[in-house]
Amino acid sequence: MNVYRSQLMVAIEDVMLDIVRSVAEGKSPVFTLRNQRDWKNVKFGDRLKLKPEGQASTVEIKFSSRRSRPKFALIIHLLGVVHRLLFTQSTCTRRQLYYQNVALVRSQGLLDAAVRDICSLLNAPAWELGVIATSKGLVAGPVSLIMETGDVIDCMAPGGVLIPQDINNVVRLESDAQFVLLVEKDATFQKLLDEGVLERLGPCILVTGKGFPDVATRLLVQLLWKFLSVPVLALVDADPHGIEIMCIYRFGSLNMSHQSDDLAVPMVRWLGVHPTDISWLGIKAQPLTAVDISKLRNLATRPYVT
DNA sequence: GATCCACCATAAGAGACGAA
DNA sequence: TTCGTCTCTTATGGTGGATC
Repeated sequence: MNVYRSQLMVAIEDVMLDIVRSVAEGKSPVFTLRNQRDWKNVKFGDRLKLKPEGQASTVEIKFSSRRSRPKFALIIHLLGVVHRLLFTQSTCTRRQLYYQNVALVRSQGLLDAAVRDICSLLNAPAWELGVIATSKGLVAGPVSLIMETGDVIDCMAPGGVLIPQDINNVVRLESDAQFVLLVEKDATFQKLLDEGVLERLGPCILVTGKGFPDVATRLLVQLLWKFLSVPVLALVDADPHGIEIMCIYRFGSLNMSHQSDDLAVPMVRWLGVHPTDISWLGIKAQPLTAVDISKLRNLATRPYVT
């Protein structure tokens, strides 16, 4: 069995033993985790990174608290599931975990949060625990993904190829692409393909996360950047959400700040559309809504802006 | 064919609630 | 009573199946 996998299993067993000890000593068990909802807990070098233990403020999930008890129970349940996944060397999607015990999990959002907590607790990314997210991103262009199993995924199919859920099992990439183009929306992605952008702009790879990119899409973008050493350009709307999506590709997100090393690509360059391009190109712009302005104010306080 | 709804990701803000 | 945490809601992007 993989050494890392067996170490994770031992780590889970240690967590469980700590809980048993607490109960035996008459204490109420508690999980103490770094708070991943607080921007003060991330530092910014070239990407967002969760501060190490001791420097970051923490949250406590106490069994004694009526409010956090369901979350405590969910984490215990998931630790058991993850232990089984590691032992059987299998994987499970977040959605499958949700449907396995809807009564306990209650909502997809709560499950996602509990998985994040377990990753923080074990200091390991979710995919190493066998927990994967259903992929939604697409990739198109002259690139072949060689998987651990020996399977080869050719991404030249019309309309692009769904990014595999087990993208962490890619062992090698083969491509002669000169750059990678990240596209915010699926509609734009399809339009660019229809207009023959792959031939007109030379060998290049198009990737879309269909809005906010999921984990598999961000992992693939980092793989392309690392293996091919080519420029990565972002084509997003000139609105707060477009800018935020570009920032997630480039700097990572607050929620996943503990995994930024695997997910962020600091070399992503903002191709446009820039707000200044709107007047230059004579495009009729939509006025910002109250929500847009609120989002802009929020973006302005982020570490990578300040 | 158009519309509705359930589903699947990502994110953050507001307000409710518990602990001290 | 205050402060911090947690849950719910809503925003973005989409797909696919059922119904009219």
